[in-house]
Amino acid sequence: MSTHGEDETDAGVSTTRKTFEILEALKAEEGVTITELTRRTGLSKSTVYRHLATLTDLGYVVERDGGYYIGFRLLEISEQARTRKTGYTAAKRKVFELGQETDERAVFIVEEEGEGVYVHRYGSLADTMIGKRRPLHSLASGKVILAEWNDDAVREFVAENGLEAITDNTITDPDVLHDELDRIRERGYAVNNQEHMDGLRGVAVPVYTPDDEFLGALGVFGPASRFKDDYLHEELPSLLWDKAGEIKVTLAYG
Amino acid sequence: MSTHGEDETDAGVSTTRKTFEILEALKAEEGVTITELTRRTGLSKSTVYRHLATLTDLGYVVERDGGYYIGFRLLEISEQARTRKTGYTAAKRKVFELGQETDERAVFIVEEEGEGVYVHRYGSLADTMIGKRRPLHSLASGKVILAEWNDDAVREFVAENGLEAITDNTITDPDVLHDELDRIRERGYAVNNQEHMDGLRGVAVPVYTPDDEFLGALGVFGPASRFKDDYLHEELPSLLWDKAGEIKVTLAYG
DNA sequence: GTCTCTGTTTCACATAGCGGAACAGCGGAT
DNA sequence: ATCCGCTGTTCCGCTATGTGAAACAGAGAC
Repeated sequence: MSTHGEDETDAGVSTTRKTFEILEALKAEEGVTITELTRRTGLSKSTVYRHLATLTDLGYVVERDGGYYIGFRLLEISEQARTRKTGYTAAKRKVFELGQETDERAVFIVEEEGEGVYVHRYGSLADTMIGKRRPLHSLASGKVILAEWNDDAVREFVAENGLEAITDNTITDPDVLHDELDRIRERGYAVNNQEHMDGLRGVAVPVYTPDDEFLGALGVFGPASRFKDDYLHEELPSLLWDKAGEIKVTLAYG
Repeated sequence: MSTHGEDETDAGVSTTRKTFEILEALKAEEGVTITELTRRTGLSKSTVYRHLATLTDLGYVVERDGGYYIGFRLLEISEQARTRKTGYTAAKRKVFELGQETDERAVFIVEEEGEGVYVHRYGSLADTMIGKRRPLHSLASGKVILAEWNDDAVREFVAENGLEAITDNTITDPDVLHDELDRIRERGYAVNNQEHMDGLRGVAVPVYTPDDEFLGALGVFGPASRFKDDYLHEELPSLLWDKAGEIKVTLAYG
């Protein structure tokens, strides 16, 4: 708790908090019963009942044969975030092409609230579920994002979030991170050498709009055994640059 | 109100309703200010303020330079619905392949609460935004879904929702619909001849799991000028059957 | 400098959400 | 058949909680 350094009280609407507590519990396990939800949330049975009645009435939750499920109506809302910028939509297609052409896993990542969010992906690693959030310093795409920031912003990021060691290879020293970001700015691509998961390597490049606004990072990753140096530092970066360039072109001319 | 034939009172949690009223208003237009949201929702300024404070605290809404936006954290929840069945994920890839190979717009549609929901799509028609809902009887994919139901279920559907005329070609006669569904069951594919939008034709086929559970409908659509009879009734159905079959195979063997 | 927009906070009030407990409905076990 | 244990549903009294109006603050615009 106190590690966050936040002085935010839990102000606001506590009823709304309960609603989302229930939704998050449903996200964790669907098709579950009311009494099961009371167990997981610690709320009283009548409260859960009343909230679920509201949510199903609004269509955000669906009941089917005694179990409750997240409804597709939430998808409609969240899709707004995903299509906020046309560049995000353009990136979607490029992620797919990348996945198909390389036969590796591909992602498009965007920053929100100091974390990396998977916005598009190709390949079925449960870990890269869309909407999932990861610490920026442990991902190739995340380092690309950090490399876009100035020193002060990076310093602030480190101060707020720290540099947690996800694996033995994760960068935990601010100075090392600083040098790494410099290298990324110079090269134009970032590499991840098992800093997020053992045995996993990746590459990522920044994506810009035609007027050079930064959009997010386009990345490819896979097993270290296959991601040898020439593949990682030659072939993939140039392919990624091509795709990032195509996004820019798409945005410029329909 | 009374047209729904529902006797549902607005029971439940009205505070939660307010929260989602605000979220829906944000979906409609992002980057908007608090006072603007009070205008749109009709709620008091302090209420909107308090709700937004809660939502930003929880991360479902994000504030950036004076404007409020839907946060990606909602995406994480709603993605649960989208990946509920592995078949949905398999369909995602096939939709993309369909779009690339035909150079037409492609969709994967699922039924929820008597409506067709776009779960995956290829192509950038604003009308087919993911999560958007359409009446089943006006879509090729929707008719594929209706064709899976028995006569009683279809009758009930008609009684509850009616058969609204979206265009001049929309099927509005229950008997005509009945015959149409029979034809679809027989042929194994459905055709949409400008029943949802003038100038737009489409084809769709059902998708099943290896143990013949119905998952949803895979469809392709485009301008009537290009969707001539042989293309619509020969080429596309066989391509769609192939893709639907590949989904089944994917589910059966990794 | 004032004026006019914002966002933020305060406050008194009634309402709306709360949890406990009672009721109903179902299925399995005996 | 009967009981028992488990659900979901409803009722109810209480108080916490969300509410709107109004006051306050802060930032531009002019």
